[in-house]
Amino acid sequence: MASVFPLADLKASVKSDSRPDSWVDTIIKGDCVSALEALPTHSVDVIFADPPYNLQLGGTLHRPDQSLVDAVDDEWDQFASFEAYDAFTRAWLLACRRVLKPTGSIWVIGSYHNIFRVGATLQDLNFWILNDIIWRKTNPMPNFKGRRFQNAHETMIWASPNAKAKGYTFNYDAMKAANDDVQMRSDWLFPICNGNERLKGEDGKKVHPTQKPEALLARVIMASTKPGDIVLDPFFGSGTTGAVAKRLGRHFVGIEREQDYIDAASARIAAVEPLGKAELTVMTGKKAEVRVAFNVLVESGLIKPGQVLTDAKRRYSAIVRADGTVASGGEAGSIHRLGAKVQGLDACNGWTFWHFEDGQSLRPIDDLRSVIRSDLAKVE
Amino acid sequence: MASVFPLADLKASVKSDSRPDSWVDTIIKGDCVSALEALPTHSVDVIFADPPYNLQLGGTLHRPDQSLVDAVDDEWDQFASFEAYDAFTRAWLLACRRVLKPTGSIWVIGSYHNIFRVGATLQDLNFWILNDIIWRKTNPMPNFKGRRFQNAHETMIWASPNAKAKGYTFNYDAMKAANDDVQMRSDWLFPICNGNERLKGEDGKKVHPTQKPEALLARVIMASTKPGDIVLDPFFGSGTTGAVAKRLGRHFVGIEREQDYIDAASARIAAVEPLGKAELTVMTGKKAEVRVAFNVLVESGLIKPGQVLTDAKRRYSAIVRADGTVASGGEAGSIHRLGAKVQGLDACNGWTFWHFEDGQSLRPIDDLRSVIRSDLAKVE
DNA sequence: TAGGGAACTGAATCCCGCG
DNA sequence: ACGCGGGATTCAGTTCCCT
Repeated sequence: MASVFPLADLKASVKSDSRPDSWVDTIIKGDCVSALEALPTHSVDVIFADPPYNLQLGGTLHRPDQSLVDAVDDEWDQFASFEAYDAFTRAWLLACRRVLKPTGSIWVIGSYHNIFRVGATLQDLNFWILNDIIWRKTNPMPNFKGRRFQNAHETMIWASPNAKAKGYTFNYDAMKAANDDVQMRSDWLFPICNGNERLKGEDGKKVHPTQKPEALLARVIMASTKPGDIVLDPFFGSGTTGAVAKRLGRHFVGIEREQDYIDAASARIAAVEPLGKAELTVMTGKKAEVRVAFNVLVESGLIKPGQVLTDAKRRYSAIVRADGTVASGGEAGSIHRLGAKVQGLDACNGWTFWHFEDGQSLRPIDDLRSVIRSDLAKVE
Repeated sequence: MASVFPLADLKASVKSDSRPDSWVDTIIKGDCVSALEALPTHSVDVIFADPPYNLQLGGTLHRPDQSLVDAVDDEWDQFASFEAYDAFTRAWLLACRRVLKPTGSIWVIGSYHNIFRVGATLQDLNFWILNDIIWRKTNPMPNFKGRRFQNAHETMIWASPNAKAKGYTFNYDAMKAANDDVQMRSDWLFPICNGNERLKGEDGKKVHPTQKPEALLARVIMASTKPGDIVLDPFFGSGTTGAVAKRLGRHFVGIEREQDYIDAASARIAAVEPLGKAELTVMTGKKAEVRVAFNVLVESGLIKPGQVLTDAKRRYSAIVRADGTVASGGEAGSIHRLGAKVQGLDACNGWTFWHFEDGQSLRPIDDLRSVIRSDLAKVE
């Protein structure tokens, strides 16, 4: 399992047909497009691709504590222009489609830096988009300079090889069963890959800068493959696709240029123990913590801008503003900060401190949060 | 408010300059690109666009089952359709950028059918993507055939007009305060527009097929505009952008071709009551506060020349000089430069780094800046 | 050993006014 | 337009060190 296959040997093997499927459960060392071109036509069931994102980072970035953010500045993520990136994308997508069975499907993951170009290229090449899937990160890196929204998700595109392809695998019932018996949605919640799962070298540093979480791959593979299927990853990296495929009783093929990544992935996959048949029932992702911010109440109309809130004994009052903050006297801030400030305290739970008029009685705004939460219980 | 402006009249008005800004708070009746071309250059602060996504692709998007069409023709047909859609997208985006102030920003909403093409075109035209924002729907339509994941989100792209544009508005502190004092993320949760909010004709049928929820527009406008700003919507439809802009104390401009939509939007907007100034005050952070230089503290006697400052752990110390600089060892400079230098860092916020003795405890000199600021507030 | 606190980290397109 | 310099800016963890 997970032997390395030099590209030259692969070519000879496939050509001579002496060792059919000798490339299955191996990592092919070589350039992505060249390796794909050496594989047989219509030979894999699903492709998962995590191509370079073309991040186009400027200078360095420091956290507020002045520590340096370890950016993805690897050589393999450098492209001269969008045109160059598009040409690269076209080439590997076309090579992928030849290798993909007509009944197969392809997943590509990216961020706003590249995913729009990937999606448009998929459409230009007559791939048929089935879904775009949002990976919501439970613990994304913050925006340190406060100039944008926290970039808290990545996007996956799931597509069949052409507009008429109908035979792709989608384990609808398994997905539904895993999701408390309601349809699996297009937004998925998972933590980023860290802790024990994150591969580290002897120096203690991460082996690969963009290792994906196994839970994400597990859902992809459980949703769109059958046991025994072959999953190809043309940008194998640290081998998450291979490790999860093996664990879930699927075959894999990896393509990777860099020996360091191949070594790490081989060892990783060798250590994987496949699950038994009984255990191959679908596993669920992490359930969301139901977090409701105060401005959701304002945006949803349960609380109106201009409305007056008071504490339970009407000693303090505040006016609600349209941006979801509250103001009292000259002071303003979140419900928590202002609650603390008017009382002269360091901290305050605004949800239980502030009340609203409901007929003749006062009720804590936390009651309204409960209303929202029960609406959201189905979603999160 | 919300009067209708025929395109011919608009052209005459803008040209003659007889009624400056006569187009503000109106709905311009006409084709999107023609109307945009009639508006003055650099005249609006933010654009929110909800373009059609099936305009040129209706056949292929709505009839995926047609399997009798010749494959080659089918491929060509789709390529041609995407090209037409791309040309349309280029045209209105270019027209939008001319109208947009260099300090403005643009939002475009779409689904996987069109958003990849919109995103790639934005990048091709040198717009600079700030975030992609996911609108997660609490109540999306189910997938009826069980062949895909439930399509439970739409995607918005937020971009500045070019890569170097820096002056766009982002009310970071308001968003954070409204979100229980943590950064607002790129995934937003809102219900789809229905119930009372959904505009319905006399026949009880919905006026517009894709009416967006006001809560979504409210967050867009609160995040990226200031009170009094002009928000342009080139695909005005049922006028959600106009209604929310008016309610939030912003101006709007709508462009719409169909009289039925214009009528519905006009009536809708006329019924909107704008919020008062207090409710519209936006939470701001330190960046918006009056600048106080360190030597003001020295001049006012709160800090005395010769006084010793240290960091919080008394690892470094510096002596205050009469000119408002500080010195340590052979080095001297501003509180920031010296703070950076003694720590061997590139940058340092001297206000929070340096502390002074206050009885037995150490307090940051930023506390003294607050004293100055509150004194100044009384004078203003 | 258990617990508390400091340090470290993650696919990042991350400042702005003034001269 | 460009350079300078003041000074603003982080969330959810995991790991390591010290008591």
